[in-house]
Amino acid sequence: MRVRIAPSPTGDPHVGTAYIALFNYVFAKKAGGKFVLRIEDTDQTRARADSEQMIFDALHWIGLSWDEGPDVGGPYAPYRQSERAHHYKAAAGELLDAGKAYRCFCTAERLAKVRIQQQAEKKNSGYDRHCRDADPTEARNRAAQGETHVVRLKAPLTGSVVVHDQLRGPVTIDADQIDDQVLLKSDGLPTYHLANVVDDHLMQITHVIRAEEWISSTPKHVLLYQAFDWEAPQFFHMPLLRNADKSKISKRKNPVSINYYRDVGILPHALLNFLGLMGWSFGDDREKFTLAEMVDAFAWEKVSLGGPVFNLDKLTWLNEKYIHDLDYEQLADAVISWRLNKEHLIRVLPLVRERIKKLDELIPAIEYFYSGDLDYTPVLADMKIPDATPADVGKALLDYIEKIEAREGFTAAVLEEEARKWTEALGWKAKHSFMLLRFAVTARKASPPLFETMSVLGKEITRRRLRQAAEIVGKAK
RNA sequence: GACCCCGUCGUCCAGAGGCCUAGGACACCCGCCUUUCACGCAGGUAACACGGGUUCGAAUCCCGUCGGGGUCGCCA
Repeated sequence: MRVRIAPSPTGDPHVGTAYIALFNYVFAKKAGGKFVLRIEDTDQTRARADSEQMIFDALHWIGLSWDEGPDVGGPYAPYRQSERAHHYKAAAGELLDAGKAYRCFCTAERLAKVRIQQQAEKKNSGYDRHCRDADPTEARNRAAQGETHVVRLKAPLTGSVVVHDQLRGPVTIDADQIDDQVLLKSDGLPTYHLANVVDDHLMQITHVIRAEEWISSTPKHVLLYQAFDWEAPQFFHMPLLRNADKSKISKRKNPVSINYYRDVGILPHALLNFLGLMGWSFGDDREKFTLAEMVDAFAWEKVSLGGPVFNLDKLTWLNEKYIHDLDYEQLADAVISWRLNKEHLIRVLPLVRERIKKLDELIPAIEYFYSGDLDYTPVLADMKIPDATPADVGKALLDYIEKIEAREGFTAAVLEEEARKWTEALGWKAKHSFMLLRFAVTARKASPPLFETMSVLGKEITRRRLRQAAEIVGKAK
Protein backbone atom coordinates (compact mmCIF):
# COMPACT_ATOMS: atom_id res chain seq x y z
CA MET A 1 0.00 0.00 0.00
CA ARG A 2 1.52 3.28 -1.10
CA VAL A 3 0.16 6.82 -0.99
CA ARG A 4 1.59 10.21 -1.85
CA ILE A 5 1.24 13.89 -1.30
CA ALA A 6 2.15 15.92 -4.36
CA PRO A 7 2.48 19.61 -3.59
CA SER A 8 3.40 22.18 -6.16
CA PRO A 9 6.19 24.56 -5.08
CA THR A 10 4.49 27.74 -6.17
CA GLY A 11 4.31 29.79 -3.01
CA ASP A 12 3.92 29.56 0.71
CA PRO A 13 3.27 26.16 2.29
CA HIS A 14 -0.49 25.81 2.35
CA VAL A 15 -2.66 24.47 5.17
CA GLY A 16 -4.54 22.47 2.55
CA THR A 17 -1.32 20.65 1.72
CA ALA A 18 -0.84 19.82 5.38
CA TYR A 19 -4.47 18.70 5.62
CA ILE A 20 -4.25 16.27 2.73
CA ALA A 21 -0.77 15.16 3.81
CA LEU A 22 -2.20 14.32 7.23
CA PHE A 23 -4.86 12.01 5.82
CA ASN A 24 -2.39 10.35 3.48
CA TYR A 25 0.03 9.87 6.33
CA VAL A 26 -2.52 8.52 8.76
CA PHE A 27 -3.96 6.09 6.24
CA ALA A 28 -0.51 4.86 5.24
CA LYS A 29 0.62 4.32 8.81
CA LYS A 30 -2.61 2.62 9.76
CA ALA A 31 -2.24 0.18 6.89
CA GLY A 32 1.50 -0.25 7.30
CA GLY A 33 2.14 1.32 3.90
CA LYS A 34 4.50 3.91 2.55
CA PHE A 35 3.95 7.66 2.39
CA VAL A 36 5.67 9.40 -0.49
CA LEU A 37 6.32 13.10 -1.05
CA ARG A 38 6.57 14.11 -4.67
CA ILE A 39 7.19 17.62 -5.90
CA GLU A 40 5.01 18.64 -8.84
CA ASP A 41 7.08 21.38 -10.39
CA THR A 42 6.17 21.09 -14.04
CA ASP A 43 5.04 24.70 -14.30
CA GLN A 44 8.24 26.64 -14.75
CA THR A 45 6.45 29.95 -14.80
CA ARG A 46 4.99 29.53 -11.35
CA ALA A 47 7.73 27.63 -9.58
CA ARG A 48 9.43 29.49 -6.76
CA ALA A 49 12.95 28.69 -5.73
CA ASP A 50 12.38 28.82 -1.99
CA SER A 51 9.01 27.13 -2.00
CA GLU A 52 10.08 23.50 -2.02
CA GLN A 53 12.23 23.85 1.08
CA MET A 54 9.45 25.73 2.83
CA ILE A 55 7.07 22.85 2.13
CA PHE A 56 9.51 20.33 3.62
CA ASP A 57 10.08 22.53 6.64
CA ALA A 58 6.41 23.26 7.21
CA LEU A 59 5.36 19.62 6.99
CA HIS A 60 8.17 18.58 9.29
CA TRP A 61 7.24 21.37 11.65
CA ILE A 62 3.72 20.10 12.14
CA GLY A 63 5.10 16.63 12.74
CA LEU A 64 4.70 14.80 9.45
CA SER A 65 7.47 12.81 7.82
CA TRP A 66 7.63 10.75 4.66
CA ASP A 67 9.25 7.50 3.68
CA GLU A 68 10.33 8.63 0.24
CA GLY A 69 10.84 12.06 -1.25
CA PRO A 70 13.27 14.45 -2.95
CA ASP A 71 15.07 15.13 0.32
CA VAL A 72 15.23 11.57 1.65
CA GLY A 73 15.43 9.65 -1.59
CA GLY A 74 13.87 6.27 -2.19
CA PRO A 75 13.58 3.40 -4.66
CA TYR A 76 11.56 5.38 -7.18
CA ALA A 77 13.78 8.48 -7.31
CA PRO A 78 13.83 11.13 -8.54
CA TYR A 79 10.80 12.53 -6.73
CA ARG A 80 10.82 15.89 -8.45
CA GLN A 81 8.84 15.94 -11.66
CA SER A 82 11.14 18.40 -13.37
CA GLU A 83 13.76 15.64 -13.18
CA ARG A 84 11.50 13.03 -14.72
CA ALA A 85 10.71 14.68 -18.04
CA HIS A 86 11.86 11.70 -20.07
CA HIS A 87 9.21 9.49 -18.50
CA TYR A 88 6.41 11.77 -19.56
CA LYS A 89 7.82 12.26 -23.00
CA ALA A 90 8.09 8.51 -23.46
CA ALA A 91 4.58 7.98 -22.19
CA ALA A 92 3.18 10.63 -24.49
CA GLY A 93 5.10 9.08 -27.38
CA GLU A 94 3.56 5.74 -26.62
CA LEU A 95 0.06 7.19 -26.83
CA LEU A 96 0.95 9.05 -30.00
CA ASP A 97 2.18 5.85 -31.64
CA ALA A 98 -0.93 3.99 -30.57
CA GLY A 99 -3.14 6.71 -32.01
CA LYS A 100 -4.54 7.47 -28.59
CA ALA A 101 -3.14 10.97 -28.56
CA TYR A 102 -2.37 13.57 -31.21
CA ARG A 103 -0.29 16.64 -31.81
CA CYS A 104 -2.12 19.94 -31.68
CA PHE A 105 -0.75 23.08 -33.28
CA CYS A 106 -3.45 25.47 -32.19
CA THR A 107 -2.15 28.75 -30.83
CA ALA A 108 -3.09 30.17 -27.48
CA GLU A 109 -4.82 32.98 -29.37
CA ARG A 110 -7.00 30.58 -31.30
CA LEU A 111 -7.92 28.68 -28.15
CA ALA A 112 -8.86 31.91 -26.41
CA LYS A 113 -11.00 32.90 -29.37
CA VAL A 114 -12.76 29.56 -29.36
CA ARG A 115 -13.38 29.83 -25.66
CA ILE A 116 -14.89 33.30 -25.96
CA GLN A 117 -17.14 32.16 -28.77
CA GLN A 118 -18.28 29.13 -26.80
CA GLN A 119 -19.15 31.36 -23.90
CA ALA A 120 -21.02 33.75 -26.14
CA GLU A 121 -23.02 30.86 -27.54
CA LYS A 122 -23.42 29.46 -24.05
CA LYS A 123 -22.03 26.16 -25.20
CA ASN A 124 -19.86 23.87 -23.12
CA SER A 125 -16.35 25.17 -23.11
CA GLY A 126 -13.48 22.93 -24.04
CA TYR A 127 -11.12 22.33 -26.91
CA ASP A 128 -12.97 22.09 -30.23
CA ARG A 129 -10.77 19.21 -31.40
CA HIS A 130 -9.56 21.18 -34.38
CA CYS A 131 -6.35 19.13 -34.78
CA ARG A 132 -7.71 15.76 -33.72
CA ASP A 133 -8.21 14.30 -37.16
CA ALA A 134 -5.24 15.84 -38.94
CA ASP A 135 -2.91 13.41 -40.63
CA PRO A 136 -0.53 12.00 -37.97
CA THR A 137 2.38 11.68 -40.37
CA GLU A 138 2.08 15.26 -41.49
CA ALA A 139 1.78 16.32 -37.86
CA ARG A 140 4.94 14.42 -37.00
CA ASN A 141 6.78 16.16 -39.82
CA ARG A 142 5.64 19.58 -38.70
CA ALA A 143 6.78 18.76 -35.19
CA ALA A 144 10.10 17.46 -36.50
CA GLN A 145 10.66 20.80 -38.17
CA GLY A 146 10.34 22.46 -34.81
CA GLU A 147 6.83 23.78 -35.04
CA THR A 148 5.50 24.40 -31.53
CA HIS A 149 2.71 22.11 -30.50
CA VAL A 150 1.18 20.25 -27.62
CA VAL A 151 0.10 16.64 -27.31
CA ARG A 152 -3.53 15.99 -26.51
CA LEU A 153 -5.38 12.91 -25.40
CA LYS A 154 -7.99 11.53 -27.77
CA ALA A 155 -10.87 11.36 -25.37
CA PRO A 156 -13.83 9.22 -26.42
CA LEU A 157 -16.59 11.04 -28.28
CA THR A 158 -19.41 8.94 -26.90
CA GLY A 159 -20.22 6.91 -23.83
CA SER A 160 -19.23 7.80 -20.32
CA VAL A 161 -16.52 7.31 -17.73
CA VAL A 162 -17.14 6.04 -14.24
CA VAL A 163 -14.92 7.19 -11.40
CA HIS A 164 -15.14 5.03 -8.33
CA ASP A 165 -14.63 7.48 -5.53
CA GLN A 166 -14.15 5.40 -2.40
CA LEU A 167 -15.92 7.96 -0.24
CA ARG A 168 -18.91 8.63 -2.47
CA GLY A 169 -19.42 5.66 -4.70
CA PRO A 170 -19.48 5.67 -8.49
CA VAL A 171 -19.51 9.04 -10.23
CA THR A 172 -20.50 8.89 -13.88
CA ILE A 173 -19.42 11.55 -16.33
CA ASP A 174 -20.59 11.68 -19.94
CA ALA A 175 -17.97 11.72 -22.65
CA ASP A 176 -19.18 15.09 -23.90
CA GLN A 177 -17.99 16.60 -20.64
CA ILE A 178 -14.42 15.47 -21.18
CA ASP A 179 -12.34 17.37 -23.69
CA ASP A 180 -9.05 16.42 -25.29
CA GLN A 181 -6.80 17.28 -22.42
CA VAL A 182 -3.31 18.60 -23.05
CA LEU A 183 -0.79 15.99 -21.95
CA LEU A 184 2.46 17.58 -23.00
CA LYS A 185 2.80 21.36 -23.06
CA SER A 186 4.64 23.21 -25.80
CA ASP A 187 7.65 23.50 -23.54
CA GLY A 188 7.88 19.71 -23.55
CA LEU A 189 6.90 19.35 -19.92
CA PRO A 190 3.78 17.43 -18.95
CA THR A 191 0.60 18.82 -17.52
CA TYR A 192 -0.47 17.68 -14.08
CA HIS A 193 -2.85 15.17 -15.65
CA LEU A 194 -0.19 13.23 -17.49
CA ALA A 195 2.52 13.60 -14.89
CA ASN A 196 0.43 12.45 -11.95
CA VAL A 197 -0.83 9.39 -13.79
CA VAL A 198 2.59 8.39 -15.07
CA ASP A 199 4.25 8.94 -11.72
CA ASP A 200 1.54 7.30 -9.68
CA HIS A 201 1.89 4.27 -11.90
CA LEU A 202 5.69 4.25 -11.93
CA MET A 203 5.83 4.84 -8.20
CA GLN A 204 3.31 2.09 -7.57
CA ILE A 205 0.86 4.38 -5.81
CA THR A 206 -2.17 2.35 -4.79
CA HIS A 207 -4.42 4.99 -3.23
CA VAL A 208 -4.80 8.57 -4.35
CA ILE A 209 -6.03 10.76 -1.52
CA ARG A 210 -6.47 14.32 -2.62
CA ALA A 211 -8.84 17.28 -2.35
CA GLU A 212 -12.33 17.33 -3.80
CA GLU A 213 -11.42 19.96 -6.37
CA TRP A 214 -9.81 17.14 -8.36
CA ILE A 215 -12.96 15.12 -8.74
CA SER A 216 -13.95 16.64 -12.06
CA SER A 217 -10.61 15.92 -13.66
CA THR A 218 -10.42 12.37 -12.42
CA PRO A 219 -12.26 11.00 -15.49
CA LYS A 220 -9.35 12.22 -17.59
CA HIS A 221 -7.00 10.33 -15.36
CA VAL A 222 -9.11 7.21 -15.59
CA LEU A 223 -9.03 7.54 -19.36
CA LEU A 224 -5.25 7.77 -19.24
CA TYR A 225 -4.94 4.65 -17.14
CA GLN A 226 -7.11 2.89 -19.68
CA ALA A 227 -5.07 4.21 -22.60
CA PHE A 228 -1.87 2.93 -21.02
CA ASP A 229 -3.58 -0.26 -19.95
CA TRP A 230 -2.48 0.36 -16.37
CA GLU A 231 -4.41 -0.45 -13.26
CA ALA A 232 -5.79 2.74 -11.73
CA PRO A 233 -5.30 3.45 -8.03
CA GLN A 234 -8.25 3.88 -5.71
CA PHE A 235 -9.46 7.45 -5.39
CA PHE A 236 -10.45 9.25 -2.21
CA HIS A 237 -11.48 12.88 -2.46
CA MET A 238 -11.43 14.73 0.83
CA PRO A 239 -13.69 17.75 1.30
CA LEU A 240 -12.19 21.17 0.73
CA LEU A 241 -11.25 23.39 3.64
CA ARG A 242 -13.48 26.47 3.57
CA ASN A 243 -13.50 30.16 4.41
CA ALA A 244 -16.18 31.42 6.79
CA ASP A 245 -18.43 32.04 3.77
CA LYS A 246 -18.04 28.38 2.72
CA SER A 247 -16.00 29.11 -0.39
CA LYS A 248 -12.76 27.20 -0.93
CA ILE A 249 -10.19 28.44 1.55
CA SER A 250 -8.21 31.32 0.08
CA LYS A 251 -5.60 33.77 1.19
CA ARG A 252 -7.83 36.76 0.62
CA LYS A 253 -10.27 35.59 3.22
CA ASN A 254 -8.19 33.49 5.57
CA PRO A 255 -4.55 33.01 6.46
CA VAL A 256 -3.57 29.90 4.50
CA SER A 257 0.16 29.70 4.99
CA ILE A 258 1.34 27.21 7.57
CA ASN A 259 4.02 29.77 8.38
CA TYR A 260 1.37 32.22 9.48
CA TYR A 261 0.14 29.86 12.16
CA ARG A 262 3.71 29.17 13.21
CA ASP A 263 4.47 32.88 13.44
CA VAL A 264 1.44 33.74 15.57
CA GLY A 265 2.34 31.04 18.03
CA ILE A 266 0.10 28.15 17.17
CA LEU A 267 1.80 24.99 18.36
CA PRO A 268 2.50 22.51 15.57
CA HIS A 269 0.67 19.63 17.15
CA ALA A 270 -2.34 21.80 17.84
CA LEU A 271 -2.51 22.73 14.17
CA LEU A 272 -2.16 19.12 13.10
CA ASN A 273 -4.77 18.03 15.63
CA PHE A 274 -7.11 20.74 14.40
CA LEU A 275 -6.70 19.59 10.81
CA GLY A 276 -7.65 16.12 12.00
CA LEU A 277 -10.92 17.58 13.23
CA MET A 278 -11.75 18.82 9.76
CA GLY A 279 -13.96 16.22 8.13
CA TRP A 280 -12.98 13.51 10.54
CA SER A 281 -13.66 12.43 14.09
CA PHE A 282 -12.94 9.60 16.42
CA GLY A 283 -16.58 8.72 16.42
CA ASP A 284 -16.81 9.72 20.05
CA ASP A 285 -16.36 13.14 21.61
CA ARG A 286 -12.60 13.14 21.61
CA GLU A 287 -11.21 16.36 20.20
CA LYS A 288 -7.68 16.52 21.51
CA PHE A 289 -5.58 13.66 20.26
CA THR A 290 -2.10 12.84 19.08
CA LEU A 291 -1.06 11.81 15.60
CA ALA A 292 -0.44 8.27 16.86
CA GLU A 293 -3.93 8.11 18.33
CA MET A 294 -5.41 9.28 15.08
CA VAL A 295 -3.48 6.67 13.16
CA ASP A 296 -4.77 4.06 15.54
CA ALA A 297 -8.39 5.09 15.23
CA PHE A 298 -8.40 6.00 11.57
CA ALA A 299 -11.11 4.69 9.28
CA TRP A 300 -12.57 6.12 6.10
CA GLU A 301 -16.06 5.54 7.46
CA LYS A 302 -15.43 8.33 9.92
CA VAL A 303 -14.81 10.90 7.23
CA SER A 304 -17.65 13.34 6.66
CA LEU A 305 -17.98 15.03 3.30
CA GLY A 306 -19.42 18.44 4.09
CA GLY A 307 -16.81 21.16 3.51
CA PRO A 308 -15.44 22.17 6.92
CA VAL A 309 -14.98 25.84 7.70
CA PHE A 310 -11.48 26.52 8.97
CA ASN A 311 -12.39 28.30 12.17
CA LEU A 312 -9.65 30.33 13.87
CA ASP A 313 -11.57 30.50 17.13
CA LYS A 314 -11.66 26.78 17.54
CA LEU A 315 -8.03 26.38 16.49
CA THR A 316 -7.11 28.96 19.11
CA TRP A 317 -9.10 27.12 21.76
CA LEU A 318 -7.35 23.86 20.90
CA ASN A 319 -4.00 25.61 20.99
CA GLU A 320 -4.85 26.90 24.46
CA LYS A 321 -5.45 23.33 25.55
CA TYR A 322 -2.05 22.33 24.24
CA ILE A 323 -0.36 25.23 25.98
CA HIS A 324 -2.02 24.40 29.27
CA ASP A 325 -0.93 20.81 29.04
CA LEU A 326 2.73 21.77 28.65
CA ASP A 327 4.88 21.88 31.75
CA TYR A 328 6.90 25.07 32.30
CA GLU A 329 10.05 23.59 30.88
CA GLN A 330 8.27 22.62 27.68
CA LEU A 331 6.42 25.90 27.47
CA ALA A 332 9.68 27.80 27.85
CA ASP A 333 11.14 25.78 25.00
CA ALA A 334 8.09 26.45 22.87
CA VAL A 335 8.30 30.19 23.47
CA ILE A 336 12.02 30.22 22.76
CA SER A 337 11.75 28.32 19.55
CA TRP A 338 8.94 30.64 18.51
CA ARG A 339 10.50 34.10 18.71
CA LEU A 340 11.95 34.77 22.11
CA ASN A 341 15.43 33.71 21.21
CA LYS A 342 18.78 35.33 20.61
CA GLU A 343 18.67 34.86 16.88
CA HIS A 344 15.44 36.78 16.57
CA LEU A 345 16.44 39.40 19.11
CA ILE A 346 19.56 40.13 17.08
CA ARG A 347 17.33 41.02 14.16
CA VAL A 348 15.17 43.29 16.29
CA LEU A 349 17.85 45.03 18.36
CA PRO A 350 19.47 46.97 15.50
CA LEU A 351 16.13 48.64 14.97
CA VAL A 352 15.66 49.78 18.56
CA ARG A 353 19.05 50.17 20.21
CA GLU A 354 19.22 53.90 19.44
CA ARG A 355 15.76 54.30 20.79
CA ILE A 356 16.28 53.02 24.32
CA LYS A 357 18.14 54.59 27.21
CA LYS A 358 17.67 51.81 29.74
CA LEU A 359 17.02 48.13 29.24
CA ASP A 360 13.66 48.43 30.89
CA GLU A 361 12.48 50.39 27.87
CA LEU A 362 13.13 47.51 25.56
CA ILE A 363 10.01 45.43 25.98
CA PRO A 364 7.61 48.35 25.45
CA ALA A 365 9.64 49.42 22.43
CA ILE A 366 9.52 46.07 20.70
CA GLU A 367 6.12 44.88 21.86
CA TYR A 368 4.63 44.76 18.37
CA PHE A 369 7.37 42.44 17.15
CA TYR A 370 5.94 39.83 19.48
CA SER A 371 2.24 40.42 19.02
CA GLY A 372 -0.22 39.04 16.55
CA ASP A 373 -3.13 41.29 15.60
CA LEU A 374 -2.93 44.89 16.73
CA ASP A 375 -5.46 47.30 18.14
CA TYR A 376 -5.82 50.17 15.68
CA THR A 377 -8.26 52.30 17.61
CA PRO A 378 -5.62 54.73 18.95
CA VAL A 379 -4.37 55.52 15.46
CA LEU A 380 -7.45 54.94 13.37
CA ALA A 381 -8.20 58.63 13.06
CA ASP A 382 -4.74 59.19 11.58
CA MET A 383 -4.94 56.40 9.04
CA LYS A 384 -6.01 58.55 6.14
CA ILE A 385 -4.58 60.08 3.01
CA PRO A 386 -5.41 63.60 1.79
CA ASP A 387 -8.08 63.52 -0.93
CA ALA A 388 -8.56 59.76 -0.68
CA THR A 389 -11.68 58.03 0.63
CA PRO A 390 -11.42 55.38 3.33
CA ALA A 391 -12.43 52.83 0.72
CA ASP A 392 -9.57 53.96 -1.52
CA VAL A 393 -7.13 53.70 1.34
CA GLY A 394 -8.32 50.21 2.21
CA LYS A 395 -8.06 49.10 -1.37
CA ALA A 396 -4.61 50.62 -1.70
CA LEU A 397 -3.35 48.59 1.25
CA LEU A 398 -4.67 45.44 -0.39
CA ASP A 399 -2.89 46.48 -3.58
CA TYR A 400 0.35 46.81 -1.73
CA ILE A 401 -0.04 43.27 -0.42
CA GLU A 402 -0.44 42.04 -3.98
CA LYS A 403 2.69 43.86 -5.03
CA ILE A 404 4.90 42.44 -2.32
CA GLU A 405 3.48 38.96 -2.73
CA ALA A 406 4.46 38.92 -6.36
CA ARG A 407 8.06 39.38 -5.30
CA GLU A 408 10.43 36.74 -4.12
CA GLY A 409 12.27 37.71 -0.95
CA PHE A 410 10.95 39.81 1.88
CA THR A 411 13.77 42.26 2.29
CA ALA A 412 13.57 45.93 3.23
CA ALA A 413 14.92 46.88 -0.18
CA VAL A 414 12.21 44.98 -2.04
CA LEU A 415 9.50 46.27 0.26
CA GLU A 416 10.62 49.84 -0.16
CA GLU A 417 10.96 49.59 -3.91
CA GLU A 418 7.43 48.28 -4.20
CA ALA A 419 6.14 50.90 -1.79
CA ARG A 420 7.64 53.72 -3.82
CA LYS A 421 6.21 52.40 -7.09
CA TRP A 422 2.87 51.84 -5.42
CA THR A 423 2.84 55.35 -3.94
CA GLU A 424 3.67 56.89 -7.27
CA ALA A 425 1.01 54.91 -9.09
CA LEU A 426 -1.55 56.15 -6.61
CA GLY A 427 -0.37 59.72 -6.98
CA TRP A 428 0.17 59.97 -3.25
CA LYS A 429 3.00 61.47 -1.29
CA ALA A 430 5.45 59.09 0.28
CA LYS A 431 5.24 60.86 3.63
CA HIS A 432 1.53 60.07 3.68
CA SER A 433 1.56 56.58 2.24
CA PHE A 434 4.54 55.43 4.30
CA MET A 435 2.90 56.72 7.44
CA LEU A 436 -0.18 54.75 6.50
CA LEU A 437 1.90 51.61 6.17
CA ARG A 438 3.55 52.35 9.49
CA PHE A 439 0.19 52.58 11.21
CA ALA A 440 -0.96 49.39 9.54
CA VAL A 441 2.09 47.44 10.56
CA THR A 442 2.79 48.82 14.03
CA ALA A 443 -0.34 50.73 15.09
CA ARG A 444 2.03 53.44 16.26
CA LYS A 445 2.98 56.91 15.12
CA ALA A 446 6.62 56.29 15.81
CA SER A 447 8.60 53.23 14.88
CA PRO A 448 11.99 52.14 13.62
CA PRO A 449 12.56 52.34 9.87
CA LEU A 450 9.40 51.02 8.28
CA PHE A 451 10.68 48.51 5.77
CA GLU A 452 13.24 47.00 8.10
CA THR A 453 10.45 46.62 10.60
CA MET A 454 8.26 44.84 8.07
CA SER A 455 11.08 42.58 7.06
CA VAL A 456 11.78 41.56 10.64
CA LEU A 457 8.09 41.06 11.35
CA GLY A 458 8.09 38.66 8.45
CA LYS A 459 5.82 38.15 5.51
CA GLU A 460 3.04 36.41 7.38
CA ILE A 461 2.53 38.92 10.17
CA THR A 462 3.02 41.88 7.86
CA ARG A 463 0.53 40.58 5.36
CA ARG A 464 -1.99 39.84 8.09
CA ARG A 465 -1.68 43.31 9.63
CA LEU A 466 -1.94 45.06 6.29
CA ARG A 467 -5.07 43.09 5.55
CA GLN A 468 -6.58 43.77 8.95
CA ALA A 469 -5.77 47.45 8.64
CA ALA A 470 -7.26 47.53 5.16
CA GLU A 471 -10.47 46.11 6.48
CA ILE A 472 -10.72 48.46 9.42
CA VAL A 473 -9.77 51.56 7.46
CA GLY A 474 -12.00 50.60 4.55
CA LYS A 475 -14.98 50.59 6.85
CA ALA A 476 -14.01 53.82 8.65
CA LYS A 477 -15.91 57.06 8.24
C1' G B 1 -24.43 28.62 -17.78
C1' A B 2 -23.07 23.15 -18.21
C1' C B 3 -21.36 19.06 -15.43
C1' C B 4 -20.11 16.96 -10.72
C1' C B 5 -20.07 16.85 -5.31
C1' C B 6 -22.29 18.15 -0.70
C1' G B 7 -26.57 19.56 2.82
C1' U B 8 -27.66 18.02 11.52
C1' C B 9 -27.05 24.25 16.18
C1' G B 10 -23.56 30.63 13.59
C1' U B 11 -19.00 27.00 13.32
C1' C B 12 -16.53 21.77 13.89
C1' C B 13 -18.27 16.96 14.78
C1' A B 14 -21.75 12.53 16.94
C1' G B 15 -25.93 10.17 14.91
C1' A B 16 -25.13 4.52 9.88
C1' G B 17 -34.58 3.02 10.64
C1' G B 18 -36.84 2.64 16.69
C1' C B 19 -31.77 3.95 22.23
C1' C B 20 -33.35 11.32 19.51
C1' U B 21 -38.46 15.31 23.86
C1' A B 22 -31.25 15.03 18.40
C1' G B 23 -25.51 14.43 21.87
C1' G B 24 -20.42 16.82 22.49
C1' A B 25 -17.08 20.98 21.33
C1' C B 26 -16.01 26.29 19.70
C1' A B 27 -18.37 31.00 19.89
C1' C B 28 -22.18 33.66 22.66
C1' C B 29 -25.20 34.59 27.35
C1' C B 30 -25.68 33.71 32.62
C1' G B 31 -23.94 31.86 37.46
C1' C B 32 -20.13 29.73 40.95
C1' C B 33 -15.00 30.13 42.39
C1' U B 34 -11.79 34.55 43.04
C1' U B 35 -8.71 41.04 45.81
C1' U B 36 -8.65 41.49 39.82
C1' C B 37 -8.21 39.05 35.18
C1' A B 38 -7.78 34.40 33.18
C1' C B 39 -8.27 29.19 34.05
C1' G B 40 -11.72 25.75 36.14
C1' C B 41 -16.72 24.32 37.30
C1' A B 42 -22.30 24.56 36.74
C1' G B 43 -26.29 26.17 33.56
C1' G B 44 -28.60 28.47 29.05
C1' U B 45 -29.84 30.09 23.83
C1' A B 46 -29.28 27.44 19.27
C1' A B 47 -29.90 22.63 14.06
C1' C B 48 -32.12 17.49 11.35
C1' A B 49 -33.10 23.00 4.24
C1' C B 50 -38.12 22.06 2.02
C1' G B 51 -41.76 18.77 -0.31
C1' G B 52 -43.14 14.01 -1.66
C1' G B 53 -42.59 8.86 -1.08
C1' U B 54 -40.86 3.71 1.30
C1' U B 55 -41.87 1.78 6.33
C1' C B 56 -45.71 -0.03 11.95
C1' G B 57 -41.75 3.73 12.60
C1' A B 58 -37.07 8.23 9.27
C1' A B 59 -32.16 13.12 10.97
C1' U B 60 -31.02 8.23 9.08
C1' C B 61 -33.46 4.84 2.66
C1' C B 62 -35.54 6.77 -2.43
C1' C B 63 -37.20 10.93 -5.67
C1' G B 64 -37.83 16.07 -6.56
C1' U B 65 -37.00 21.18 -5.23
C1' C B 66 -34.01 24.66 -2.98
C1' G B 67 -29.34 26.03 -1.05
C1' G B 68 -23.92 25.79 -0.82
C1' G B 69 -19.41 24.33 -3.12
C1' G B 70 -16.06 22.60 -6.96
C1' U B 71 -14.65 22.16 -12.09
C1' C B 72 -14.90 23.82 -16.99
C1' G B 73 -6.31 26.52 -18.49
C1' C B 74 -0.35 24.59 -22.67
C1' C B 75 -1.99 25.99 -13.24
C1' A B 76 -1.59 22.42 -10.07
